[in-house]
Amino acid sequence: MENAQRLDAVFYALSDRRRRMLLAELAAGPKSVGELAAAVQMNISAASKHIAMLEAAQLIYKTRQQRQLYCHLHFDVWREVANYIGMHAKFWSGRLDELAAFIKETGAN
Amino acid sequence: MENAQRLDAVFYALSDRRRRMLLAELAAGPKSVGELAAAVQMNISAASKHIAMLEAAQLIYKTRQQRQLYCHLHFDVWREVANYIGMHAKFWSGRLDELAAFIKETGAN
DNA sequence: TGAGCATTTTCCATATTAGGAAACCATTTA
DNA sequence: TAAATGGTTTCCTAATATGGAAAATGCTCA
Repeated sequence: MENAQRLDAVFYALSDRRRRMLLAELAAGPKSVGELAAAVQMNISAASKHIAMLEAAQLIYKTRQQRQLYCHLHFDVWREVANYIGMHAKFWSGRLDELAAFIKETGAN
Repeated sequence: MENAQRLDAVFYALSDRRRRMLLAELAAGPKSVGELAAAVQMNISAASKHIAMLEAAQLIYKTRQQRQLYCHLHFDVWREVANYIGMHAKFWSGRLDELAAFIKETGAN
């Protein structure tokens, strides 16, 4: 996939609150599709589709454990997003150190 | 607007390549709606709608100069996005400093 | 091999989005 | 005030996204 299209997919995937909730669940550790569906109170079919979208955007990946498919955050893609955000932060006059510090600090808690 | 909805709007706005191109144009400085439309080769009606979407997401704001409406990046919203990204970077095991450095470095070029 | 669980895919109905053209509105200038 | 410029909104059409139910698939175990 071309870079611009990847970014389209990533941002589009992030534009839905429930998909962000799925990611938040995964931030605590891998979960199966069924567990995720239950966690965000979606029927399994809908959840599966949202999860497929996150997977297509390469925000997550799946591994099989017996009958269940476990979803994991695919951290590398955040770099791409951070890159985009960073490029704009470049023009964020005089706030660059502040931004880096902010992210560091947010990550530290 | 509720925070989650703002984030929906921001990410949705960022999910279109041409809208990102509009933002990139604005990164170089304010431009009128007409100038932006020309820069990204869109008809003015379509451009106006995309620009309205960026404005609704508070990624940009407009000021009037005579007959023209100038669009400006609204930098503050990047903080919100950075916050979201940062929250996830938190789980980006062992790569936190790397991320901060990366953003700093990207911004520095 | 058959039964059953976990998930995906298909199908269908509904809803939302995007683009172009034309009408419309606001501001400036003759 | 009329005309022109810069943008926005409306209207219509085509395309796409979403949800639920049911059928289909993949894997595991008896």
